[in-house]
Amino acid sequence: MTDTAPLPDEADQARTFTRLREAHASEVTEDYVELIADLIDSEGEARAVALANRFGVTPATVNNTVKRLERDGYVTSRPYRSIFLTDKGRALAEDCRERHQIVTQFLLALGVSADVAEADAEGIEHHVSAETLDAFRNFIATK
Amino acid sequence: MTDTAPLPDEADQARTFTRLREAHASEVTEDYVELIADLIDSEGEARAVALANRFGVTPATVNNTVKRLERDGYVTSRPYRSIFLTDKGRALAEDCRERHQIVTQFLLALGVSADVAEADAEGIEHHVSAETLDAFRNFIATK
DNA sequence: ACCTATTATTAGTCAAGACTAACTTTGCAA
DNA sequence: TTGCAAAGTTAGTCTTGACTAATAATAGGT
Repeated sequence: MTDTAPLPDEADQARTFTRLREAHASEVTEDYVELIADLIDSEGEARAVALANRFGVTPATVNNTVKRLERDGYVTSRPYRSIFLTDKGRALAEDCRERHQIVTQFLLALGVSADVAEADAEGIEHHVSAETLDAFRNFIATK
Repeated sequence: MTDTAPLPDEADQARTFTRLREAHASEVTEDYVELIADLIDSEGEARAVALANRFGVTPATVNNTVKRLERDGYVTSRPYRSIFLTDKGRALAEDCRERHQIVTQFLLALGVSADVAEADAEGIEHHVSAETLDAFRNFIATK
């Protein structure tokens, strides 16, 4: 047995980092569905070349990732055609968009400049728990 | 020429995501030097098994990562011995520790519970720019 | 001193996410 | 209508970060 003493918060910490690794795995997915939704709204469709330009990666990388997204049920696509969100993908995109907006508005409310708020939100949004997001919402509201 | 119109903020966005990917690449490095520093302070030395337990990964993974850290000049190690920070590693650990503390204190000041503040800080700390960190510091101070 | 448990290492595998280079398809303009 | 540039795809490679399984070293207890 190992329930004697030496790993009380060790296990907690391990859980934190495991969660963190899982969060990272879904970051790319979230960034993609979020951008695909934005492109559909603003351009009418999401083309691989636009994703590649926005993310700063090659079309080949976009292709790989879109295949994974398709495998995981977030998007549909046909060769040489544009990319569509499934219901699951659209739902995720909506969640992400909301979180993204709250984080951005929060940083702005805190006095961070617009460019930096946008850039930092992109990184922070994936690591904000429900509780922290509520705290952000609250701060924006009572400000 | 491509300086006519359609990619004004497309390029900005690409830069944001490129920076983000680079940030991610250094996250593991930062987490390791931070924890190694903590272990040296609290236990007197940093053993692979402790890192494995805290991160929730196998010893084999720690070994791989420590080799990379050694290759990149952050730590030194000898087979079957504990791990030491180089000056470069120690300097990075100091920076990370400060950032980590500020983020944690900020979340606490915002009313987030201790556990969640700790967990979220672990994810957020790697994505906070100097400007945002200042805003956090400021908030803590004037609170 | 030696055995055994803990710790560390090595070898081999896998998925994600990136790349280049070569190829194919599409669709628009002349 | 065809021909070429833009867009998309495929194949092959690399690094990181994870794993398991097998092996090796160390160190503590008797």
